[in-house]
Amino acid sequence: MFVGIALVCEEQPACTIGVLTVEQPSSSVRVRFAPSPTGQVHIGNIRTAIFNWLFARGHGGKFLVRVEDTDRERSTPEAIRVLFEVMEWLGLDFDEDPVYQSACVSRHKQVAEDLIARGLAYKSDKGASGMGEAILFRMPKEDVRFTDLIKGEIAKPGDSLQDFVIVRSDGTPVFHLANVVDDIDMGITHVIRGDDHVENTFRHIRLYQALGAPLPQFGHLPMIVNHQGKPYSKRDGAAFVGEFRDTGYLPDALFNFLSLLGWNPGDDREYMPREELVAAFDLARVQSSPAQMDLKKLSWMNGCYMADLPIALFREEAIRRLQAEGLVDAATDAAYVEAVLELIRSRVKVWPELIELAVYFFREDYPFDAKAVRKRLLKPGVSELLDRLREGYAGLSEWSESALDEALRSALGADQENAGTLIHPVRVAVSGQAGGPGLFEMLQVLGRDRVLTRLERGSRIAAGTLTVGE
RNA sequence: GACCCCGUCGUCUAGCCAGGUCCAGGACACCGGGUUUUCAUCCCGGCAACACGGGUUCGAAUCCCGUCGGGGUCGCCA
Repeated sequence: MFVGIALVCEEQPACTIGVLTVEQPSSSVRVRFAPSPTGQVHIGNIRTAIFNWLFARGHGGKFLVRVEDTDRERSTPEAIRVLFEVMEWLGLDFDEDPVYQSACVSRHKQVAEDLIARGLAYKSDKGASGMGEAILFRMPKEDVRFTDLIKGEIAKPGDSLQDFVIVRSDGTPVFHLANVVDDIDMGITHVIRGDDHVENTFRHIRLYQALGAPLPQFGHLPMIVNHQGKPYSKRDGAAFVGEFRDTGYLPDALFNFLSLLGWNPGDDREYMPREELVAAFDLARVQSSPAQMDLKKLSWMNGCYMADLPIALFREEAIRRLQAEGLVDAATDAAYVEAVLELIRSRVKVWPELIELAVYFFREDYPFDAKAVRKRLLKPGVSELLDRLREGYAGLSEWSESALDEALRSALGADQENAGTLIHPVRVAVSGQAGGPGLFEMLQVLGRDRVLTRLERGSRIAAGTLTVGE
């Protein structure tokens, strides 16, 4: 028996001819992300986009976008804008002009008419509400089987397959027809989509065959589900990409986290920069069972990216946020802001925390944590201790960490052992909080004027002559 | 109901295809300890799973069958 040998060239390197470098198409892979714009982009949808993107980039193929905007009600210009906005935010760049499905409607109808002409589809008004006839595809009654890139062999008995509508009685094409025709027209080689489409695939395969088009490879991604195993929805928490962005998550962190939902590199790596993900991504390692979102882990990962954020980027975004909050403006001393950011940088896990961590550096009416006040300030003797410390600090010749440290210990007098009895009240007095940066570096940055004022106020709070809200 | 898919720590998962090196490894979370004046970080330690039942085999998380459980789909959503 003779066996044909196919030479499959997955990656063709660029050929160098003299000084001329010729870019060769290194791969024929063409995948697409085909969302229907609804004004929000669901986390599961964007995860599908990410996997497609990773697959395309890893194979030197093309990542395309097709906007399935045939639902005129929901597909507003605004919804489409949001779609591209979140894609850009996540760095999901695409290779060719987006295709708008609404522009292909006449083509879809033409294809349906051709199918009727060839006896592969027919008109029927069964079940219609008197609006006219729909066009149904005549589903062959033989078994359908295909090898899913992720789930392996999948088959469905022919007798469980039924004819289905491809053009509604109002003349508009149905998803199945539009989707398949557009994929053919766009030359899609790998259809990578959600698990909720496996049933559709049996029908789509028949459509491809009826249209005489080569079958693409199919891969079905496991769903992202909630605690009950049901598809993750907005009722389960943040479900839209925009929410994560607005909450202050870093795009790279969300990207990394979502990549790991249903896929893993096969080793212990989890924190993986984009290039590493591209290099490691492999559809064969995608799970076939659904995955649950773990927001705690997302937060952890965000913290990793936050810690590795280049200092310049951190500064830029932090200042933008402080300004938006009215804590900083053009008149604020830049060196002071810089010093503050230096202190709190390692403590910011998610952007919104920045404000809470920084507020007392920039205004006197910062909030006081009631529990901390009760525990640290409202104790006998604290008021006097703070007064004594204030006197010491007022006369300090050098406002440095070491000098502040020394002065605090001498204010303690004989009670050197329990520096905490003064350190904690001071912290609450100057920051209103129970935790934060190291005390002395914090005092040093705050500066003498602020510290003295706040110690005085703290003393009054401790003495009960001043009450603070919150 | 029929059909399709899925089932390893609380969660994401490694291991399964090519059975032994797995009394099941990593991460997040949680608990305890250390570092820190505090919080966070960091370091160390701990808890915790092969859905169940048969079978094949000297040996099964890994192969086969069944059961149970979950999800999806079932002519005008995408």
